Amino acid sequence: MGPILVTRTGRPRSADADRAILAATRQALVELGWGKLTMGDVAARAGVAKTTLYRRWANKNELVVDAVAALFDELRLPDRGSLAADVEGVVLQFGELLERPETKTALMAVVAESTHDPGLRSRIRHAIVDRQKRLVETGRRRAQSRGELPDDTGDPASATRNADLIFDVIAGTVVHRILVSGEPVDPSWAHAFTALLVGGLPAAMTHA
Amino acid sequence: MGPILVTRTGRPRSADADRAILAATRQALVELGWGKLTMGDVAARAGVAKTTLYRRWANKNELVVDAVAALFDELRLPDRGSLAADVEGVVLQFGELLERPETKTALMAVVAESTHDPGLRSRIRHAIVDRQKRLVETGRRRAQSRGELPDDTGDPASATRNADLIFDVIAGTVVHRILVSGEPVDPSWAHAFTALLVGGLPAAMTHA
Amino acid sequence: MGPILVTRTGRPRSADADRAILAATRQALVELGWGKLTMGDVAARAGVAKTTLYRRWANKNELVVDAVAALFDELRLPDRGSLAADVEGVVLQFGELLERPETKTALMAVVAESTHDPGLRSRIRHAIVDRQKRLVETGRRRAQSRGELPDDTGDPASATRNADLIFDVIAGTVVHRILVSGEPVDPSWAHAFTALLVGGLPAAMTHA
Amino acid sequence: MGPILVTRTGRPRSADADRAILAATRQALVELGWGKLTMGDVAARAGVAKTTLYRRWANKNELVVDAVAALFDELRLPDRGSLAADVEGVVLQFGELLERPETKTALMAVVAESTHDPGLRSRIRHAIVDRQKRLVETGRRRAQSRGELPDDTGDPASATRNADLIFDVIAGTVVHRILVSGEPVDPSWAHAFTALLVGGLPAAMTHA
DNA sequence: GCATAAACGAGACGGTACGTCCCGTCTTAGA
DNA sequence: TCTAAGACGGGACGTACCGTCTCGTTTATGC
Repeated sequence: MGPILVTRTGRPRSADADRAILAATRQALVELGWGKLTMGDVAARAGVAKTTLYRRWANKNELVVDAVAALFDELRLPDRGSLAADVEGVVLQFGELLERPETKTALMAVVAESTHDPGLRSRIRHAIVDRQKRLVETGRRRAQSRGELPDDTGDPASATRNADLIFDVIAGTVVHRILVSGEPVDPSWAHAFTALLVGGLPAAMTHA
Repeated sequence: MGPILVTRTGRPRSADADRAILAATRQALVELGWGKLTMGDVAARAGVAKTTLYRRWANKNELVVDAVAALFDELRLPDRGSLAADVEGVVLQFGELLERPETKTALMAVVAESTHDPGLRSRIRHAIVDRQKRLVETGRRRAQSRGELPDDTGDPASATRNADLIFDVIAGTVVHRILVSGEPVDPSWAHAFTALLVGGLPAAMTHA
Repeated sequence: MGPILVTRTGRPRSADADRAILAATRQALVELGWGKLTMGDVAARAGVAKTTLYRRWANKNELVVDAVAALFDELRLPDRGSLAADVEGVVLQFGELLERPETKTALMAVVAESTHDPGLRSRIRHAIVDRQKRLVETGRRRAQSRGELPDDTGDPASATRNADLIFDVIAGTVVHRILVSGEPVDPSWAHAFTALLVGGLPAAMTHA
Repeated sequence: MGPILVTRTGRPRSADADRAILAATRQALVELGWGKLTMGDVAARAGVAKTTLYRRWANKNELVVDAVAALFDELRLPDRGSLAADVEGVVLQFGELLERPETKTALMAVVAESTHDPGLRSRIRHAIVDRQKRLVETGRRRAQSRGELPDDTGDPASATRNADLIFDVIAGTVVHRILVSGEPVDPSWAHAFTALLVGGLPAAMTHA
C-alpha cells in the first residue's frame, strides 16, 4: 500500500529541525540530566524556536522518550556458537550501552517520571522495552535448534513467562549493577553472571 | 568514651519538625511524584515554614533521599529452613515493598537524579543500598551452617564478588519486574525466579 | 527625517499592560505606602504576571518613579495678570497636588530611597524635577514682558541661578509645609508666602 | 525631682548596649540607607543580640528616629550683628548638617516612612522639627532688639504664623536644594537666598 | 505568478516554584 | 532578670522555566 500521501497545503515541516531537536535533546540530557534540561535550552541548541518543539511534542516527557528510544535499538545477538556465549555477548553489549552517559541518564529519568504517569509508562514499554524482548526469543530458538534447550511444550503461556523472567533477570541485573551499585560490567563479571543464569535455566523452566 | 556532649547555644532544633517534614515528604512523593513535589507544599503539610526545611536540607534531592532511606530498613530475613525458602521470602518481601507507591516513586526518582550527581549517588549508596547487603550475608552464612553451600575458601574477595552478584541479581530483577515490566511479584513468579537463582548458584560460585 | 521605524521581531509588549501597571502602582502606593507595596500585589491589581513587571522595570524603585512622574505634569501656569498672582496660583496648585496621598507618599519615598542611590537620584531629577522648571521660566518671561522684572542681563548663568533659587524656594517651602510641618497650603498662607517671595525678588536678583 | 528610682530585681539593662545600638544604627543608615538597613545587621554591629534591640524599641522606625534625633540639636545661632548675617549663618550651618550622609539619609527616610504612619509623623515632629523652631524665635527677638524688625503687635497668633512661615522657607529651601536639586549650599548661594528672604520679610509680615 | 496557508523565529504573556533574605517572636543555656 | 545565640512561622524578593499566545517573515503548493 505504501505510505499515505496527505497532500497538505502550506509550508511543510522541516525534517532537519526534527533531527536537530532530537540530537539536541540527547546532548542536553547528558550534560544536564533530566531535572535541569529545559525546553528553551534544547531549542537554542537545535537552532530552533521553542514553538517548533511544541508543534511536534506536547511536553518534555514525550520529547525525551522519543529522543531516547532509538538508542536501544542497536543491541544485536550474533551467533557465538552456544547459549552461554550468546548470553555473555548480549550482557556485555547491554553493559556497554548503559555505561554511555546518554543512555544511563535517559533510561532512569524516563522510568522515574513514569512511576506516576501511566501514559508515559506504556509509551516507554512499547517504544523501548518490548522491542528488546526479540533478543530473548532469538536466543531461545537458537539454543533449541542446537539442542541446548528442550522444544516448546504445548503451553505458549509458559514459554512467554519464561522469556519474560529471563529478560527481567538480564536487564534488571545489568541495570542494577551499573546504575545502583555503580560497578562496571566487565568480562569476568559477565562470565560469572552468565554461569549463574545458564546454570539456573533448567531449574527455572520446570517451574515457569 | 561515650558520646561527645556538644553544648550548643541558641534554641535547639525541633525534633518534631524533623519527623513531620520527613513524613510530609513521603506523603507528597506518593501523591504528586518527584517532579510535582514542591518544597512549599511539603512545608505546608508538615505545618512548618519553608525556611525550616532549608535550615536542614540544602535542596529537594537531599531531603527526598533522607525521607526515603528509612523505608528500606524494614526488610528482614527470617529463617525458613532452607536457602531456597529464605531467598523466596526475601524476594516476596522486596516485591511488596516496591509495589508500595512511595517506595516505587522514591527509588526511581532518586536513582534518576543521581545519574548526573555523584554526591547524590554516593549518598544513596550509603543510605540505602549498602545497608541491604547484610541480608545476602546473613543468608549465605545460614546456608553454610546448613551445609547447603560450601564454606568460604581462603579468598575473601571472591566471597564479596559473589555476594555482590547475588545482590544485583535479586534487587535488579525484582526492580525491573515491577518498575519496568510493570508486572507483579507474586508467589508463582517468586518461586520460578528463586529456582533459577538457587539452581545457578553452584555454577556461579566456581566462576566468581 | 521623521521617527526611525525599528521593526522588532517577536510579540510586541502590550501597551495596556504598561498603563495598568502604572495605575496599579499608584493605587497601591496610596493604600499601602512605599514600605508595604509589593511587586506581587501590584501585578495582581494590574491583572498581570509578576514577570511582566520585571520585564519592564528592574526593581521597585524604577517602577515607582515612573509611576509617579506623570502626576507632576499637571501643573499649569495660567496668566493671572501679575507676577504675584501667577506665583500664588502655582503655589496653590502645587499645594493641592502634594496634599493628595499618592503624590505625598510617592515623592518623599522616592527621594528617601534616592539618598543612597545615585542612579535613582538622577532618574528622579530628569523624570520629575527638571520638567517643572519650565514653570519658573514661563513666569519669568511673562513678568518681563509686563515690565515687572528687568530684561535678562548679558549673563545667562546668572539667570539660571536665579531660576533655580526660586524653584527651590517655592517647591521646598511648599513640600516642607505639607510633609514636615503637616500644615495645609490654604489661600491665606499662599498669599503671605507669595508676598515674601515677590517682595524679596529684587534683592535676590542683584545678588545672584 | 530627679530620676525615679525603680528598684527592680534581676540583671539591669546595659547602658553601653543602648549607646552601641544607636551608634550602630546611624552607621548602618549611612552605609546602607533605610531600605537595606536590617535589625540583624544593627545587632551584629553593636555586638548585641537581636532580642536586645526589640526589648528597647518596638520596631525599626522607632529605633531609627531615636538614633537620628540627636543629630539635629547641634544647630546654633551665634549673634553675628545683623538679621541678614544671622540668617546666612544658620542657612550655612543647616546646609553643612544636611550634606552629611547620615543626616541626609535619616531625615528623608524618616519623613517618607511617616507619610503613611501618623504616629511616626508626630514622633518626628516633636523629636526633631519643633525643637528647631527655637532658632527662628531667637533670631526674631534679636532683630527686634536691634530695631531691624517691629515689635510684636498685639496678635500672638500672627507672630506664630510668621515664625512658621520663615521656618518652612528656610528649612524647606535648604532641604530641597540639597536633597532634590542635588546642589551644594555654598556661601554665594546662601548669600543670595538670604537676600531674598530678608528682602521679603517686611512684605510678608504685613500679610501674615 | 500570485494567492493561500502552514511553518518558522522571536519574544511577550500568565503562571508556578525556586532558594534567599529579613521580619519580629520564641526558646534555650548561661551570666 | 537580662543576655547571646539561634530556631521558628511568615512573607516578599527577584529568577528561571513552563506551556501559550501573538507578531512579522519565509516557503511550499495550487489556482
